Amino acid sequence: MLQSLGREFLEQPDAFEREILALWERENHLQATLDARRDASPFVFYEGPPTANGRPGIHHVLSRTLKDAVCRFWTMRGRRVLRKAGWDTHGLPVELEVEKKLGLSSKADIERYGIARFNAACRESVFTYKEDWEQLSQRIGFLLDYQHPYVTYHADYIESVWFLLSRYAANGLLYRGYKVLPWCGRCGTGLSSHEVAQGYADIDDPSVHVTFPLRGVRDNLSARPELAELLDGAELVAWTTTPWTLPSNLAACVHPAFEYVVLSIDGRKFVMLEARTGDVWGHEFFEVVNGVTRIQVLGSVKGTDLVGLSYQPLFDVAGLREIWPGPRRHVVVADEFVSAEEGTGVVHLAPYGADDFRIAQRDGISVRLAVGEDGRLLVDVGEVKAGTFFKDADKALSRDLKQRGRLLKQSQYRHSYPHCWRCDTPLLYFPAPAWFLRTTDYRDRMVEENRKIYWAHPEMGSGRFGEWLENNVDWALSRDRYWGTPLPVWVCERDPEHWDCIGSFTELRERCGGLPADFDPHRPGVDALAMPCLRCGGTMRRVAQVVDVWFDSGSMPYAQYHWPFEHRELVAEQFPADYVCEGLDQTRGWFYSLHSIAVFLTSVDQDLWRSGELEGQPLPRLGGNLPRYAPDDPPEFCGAFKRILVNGLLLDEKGQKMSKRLGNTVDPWKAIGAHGADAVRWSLVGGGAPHQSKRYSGAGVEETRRRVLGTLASCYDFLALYSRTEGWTPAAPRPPRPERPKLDRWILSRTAETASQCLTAWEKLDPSVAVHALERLIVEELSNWYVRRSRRRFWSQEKPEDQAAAFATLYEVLHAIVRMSAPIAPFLSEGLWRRLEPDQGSVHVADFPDLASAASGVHARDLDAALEASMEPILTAASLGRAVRERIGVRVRQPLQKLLIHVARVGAEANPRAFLTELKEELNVKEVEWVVGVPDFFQVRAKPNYPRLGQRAGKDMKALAAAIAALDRETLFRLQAGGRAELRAGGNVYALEGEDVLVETLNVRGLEAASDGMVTIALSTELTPELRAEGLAREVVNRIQTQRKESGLDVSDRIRLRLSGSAVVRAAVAAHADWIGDEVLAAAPPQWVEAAGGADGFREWELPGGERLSVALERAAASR
RNA sequence: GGGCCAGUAGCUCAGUUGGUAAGAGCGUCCGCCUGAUAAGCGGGAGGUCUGAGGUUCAAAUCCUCAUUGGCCCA
Repeated sequence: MLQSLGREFLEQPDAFEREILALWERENHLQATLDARRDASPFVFYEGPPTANGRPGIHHVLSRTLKDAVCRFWTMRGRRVLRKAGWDTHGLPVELEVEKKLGLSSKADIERYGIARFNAACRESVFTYKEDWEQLSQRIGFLLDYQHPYVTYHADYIESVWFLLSRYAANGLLYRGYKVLPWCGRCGTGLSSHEVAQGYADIDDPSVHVTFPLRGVRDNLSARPELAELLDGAELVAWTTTPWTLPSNLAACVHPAFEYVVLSIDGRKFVMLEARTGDVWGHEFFEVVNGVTRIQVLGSVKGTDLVGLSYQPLFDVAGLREIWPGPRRHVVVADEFVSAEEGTGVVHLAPYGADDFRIAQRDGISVRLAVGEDGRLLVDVGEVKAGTFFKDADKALSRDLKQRGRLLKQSQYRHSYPHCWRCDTPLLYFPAPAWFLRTTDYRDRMVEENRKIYWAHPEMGSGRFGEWLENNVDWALSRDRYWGTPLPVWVCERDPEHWDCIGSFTELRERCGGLPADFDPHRPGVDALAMPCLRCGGTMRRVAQVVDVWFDSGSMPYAQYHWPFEHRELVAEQFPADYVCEGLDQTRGWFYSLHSIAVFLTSVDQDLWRSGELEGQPLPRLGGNLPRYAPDDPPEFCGAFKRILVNGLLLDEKGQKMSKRLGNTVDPWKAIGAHGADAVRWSLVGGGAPHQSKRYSGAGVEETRRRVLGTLASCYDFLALYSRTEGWTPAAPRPPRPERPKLDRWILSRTAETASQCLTAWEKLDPSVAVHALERLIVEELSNWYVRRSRRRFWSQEKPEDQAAAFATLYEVLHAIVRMSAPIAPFLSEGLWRRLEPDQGSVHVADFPDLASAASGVHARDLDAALEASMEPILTAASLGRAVRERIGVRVRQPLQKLLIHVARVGAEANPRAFLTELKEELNVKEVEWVVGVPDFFQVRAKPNYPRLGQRAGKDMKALAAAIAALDRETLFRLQAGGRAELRAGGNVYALEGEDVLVETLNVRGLEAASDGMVTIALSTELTPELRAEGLAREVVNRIQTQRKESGLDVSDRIRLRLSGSAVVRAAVAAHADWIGDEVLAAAPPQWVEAAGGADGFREWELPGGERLSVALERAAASR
């Protein structure tokens, strides 16, 4: 006997799920799943650490559900899944939050406040929301080990990060350079893009065209005299909106592929893009006067022709600060970043642009600054004095240029310009000293390894991520901040070229001659540590920077276990990940940092692996084998993750991004409280392909709860109810499946088929496909067809074998469905499983149904394609029959004599007559006639089976289709009966068989008919007196049953029954007395009473056709 | 400016390697069932598959362009 689920699940999902949570708590669920898989092969999952400085939202529920569901699936597949939680604790968002809390507004403020106190506040702040995250994760059933999380600020974690950085240094891939970033001259600090976005304001800026006169053209181009002649004395025209950068001019940049024109105007020669000349010179220059224009095209040159020429600088200033050495300056270089859309096609390069800096480094150009980090001029430039703020220098510099004829045109334009969000000062871009990882060194390797990763959405891997890797630039590693992993680089005060990257605390201790007992690697403590320079004996001090937090999180495969200092074997086992899953926005964040560090470590860092040991201990090699999805998949893999699922954004009901600002966020606690976590999980996973952004709708969640979960619960409760009244238990003998009725074999086949689909879908990381297949099985096939058509079998004891088959089948199907549902709806599945299998522990350590494993309850031999194909037309016919009945106004309770069914095409192996009994009962007809061939009363139309014929006929297809449409009945009939026919079309002759031609029924003469594609049915509508009487008898039963129910009788109570009513009713009752008695569980045949009226316990009913019925019933002495 | 994703019924989404009746749920209108019952089921209406070209015997599906929205990067 099975324990009822009761109403609690449907009415109070929150309370129901909390009981399951309490159960898990008691049983130590996470540990139980690990214990159950103690010796199993691992399935490695990496948890991307959330930043615990904001409350989790409903969108976090989506990715956490996908993480959890896949892990639960693999646990059920028999794998051991460690699920270590993690926290991303460093970084700017944390600092900003704390700055706000403490009322600080600049780096100077922070330093006044004290870095020690500030960082202490950051550490505290990180866990403000930790509890919220933990509780929500637990509440949604995200199974994660929060007892032993990795935390990026822990000293062990930082030491691992240091180790990794030291490996980069050991391989020569850590270097010092400059990074151009948005900068506030007043605050003297760089800003993050997030900060920049907060401070845009409209201002007027100058827009100037200036010239760079070429020099030494004849010497440089002596090999090409014509070109030399053309360019001799020419001036390049460049455009800029930042005249203050002109004194720092480094070079002029052209596009290598562009065509430039050489113009002659008023005795001067200029070089620029022809299309943009109108920006510089007004229409008067182009007017034809006396057959000539003022502006004349002398010829054209390609960008590459100009490269290498030098030109006369705009300003002659000395004493600029060189920050990057190089042999060249004031020459023409080429790069594809030059645009033809604006400017002149010649770009003035200065140190204050990222592209500019990149090109200067590439082409060996000396980078010298005229404006310093305070935003002020470092030297006098003409009349402009040193110390002038950069924005105030524009006008004077322009005036100077104009006087010297180097400025062709000047105008103002208004645009949106970034300002410091703290102090409103206009920002500049500034090259700040920074440390880089030379990731470009192994870019190709990253690209290659990425091709081996299984991306659930392949375009994500090849497109978004792949192209990002192709265009990889060196990783700007350092941040000029406070709360982060300190960059473990110590630089010699005597010679900055002497620097060391420290790779462990032990090394640090040795170099510094000791560490404090309670050593914490964070700033400012670590800043105070100095060490002697091993090369010159000078004092080395740590650089002030901290490390990009993405390096922290990308280090987690190693640092979460304090590798290589501890747990080497564990890391060797738990690397790489079989599976990671995060939101789309992580593509260039975590996905990249994981991949980049892993590829470096496992395939670049040969120094480490060659020795085979570290500090005298053997070093387990990292790396992994790939799951084979295709025979030619490469087996060896050097990345950090083998399979990846990327989920899209969660939008609100209107398709807007959820944000605090818009106030359209959905509180996950409210959603879960109202609908339950299972419903939220199911509806999020089922709501479309994971990588697409999707809209969240509370109504949709509620619908899922009712339609899917409610139906599943209801199917179980149906089983439980009758298992109690009929005394059935899972231990009862079960008829062998091949001997069960066809309907049972059908649902078992559908279950097996669905199990196979789900298994494949989960393995391919396609959860929405699994969910949809499961929904169909639960709602359409199990509940709406199998249970509906089988209900009677559960209480009818006429055929014990049949009843036993029904119980066994429903039980077994639910047994499989509950396990298939477990990854998505862990709570309801657990609740049902404990009732189906009270002694088997959690559903989450049960086996996922797998046709290849006999123990999993579904078998490949359950599959019966013929039976499934046979059912399809029956379901269509049932629907058509109901439509016809509704059209002619004859309710289903009224039996009809005959149903004709014609199916134009059934699968070759299908047995179309297999389910005629079900159809008969569903549509309440006395007989069903299966129509074969093309009888006279069917109006039919023939059409080609395109998929079969199209390939054969090709261009003749149209003609062939016409010929087929014109086929006569006899030929059609012959084809349907297995004969052949030859048709001429387009000059060729085609031999057709039955399968090549489809027959559609248009109408059926003389009967009420309906047709849907290949299936046609027709109902006889004539009502004989016998049929009427039977219909009436069914009405009587219906009223008695209703009355039974309303009297509060139990479904199995026997009753004593007295009836009264009109003569027609009496006749009908008399004719069907035994049947009525059986149906309503009467202890004795109904007793007919004349003229009962409303008295004596009688209740009056009205029947169709105005007939009257009165019913009195009471419980008979004994239940059966 | 570059890259990626998406546009199918009023709404949320399916739609397999192109195969010729475009599907489901919700909503709406109508009806049914009742030994799962304050649950359940069915039927009807509703779509120029964003637009324009192209490839093909055949396009929601493949290609190009445009357009709208989203995300990432500059």
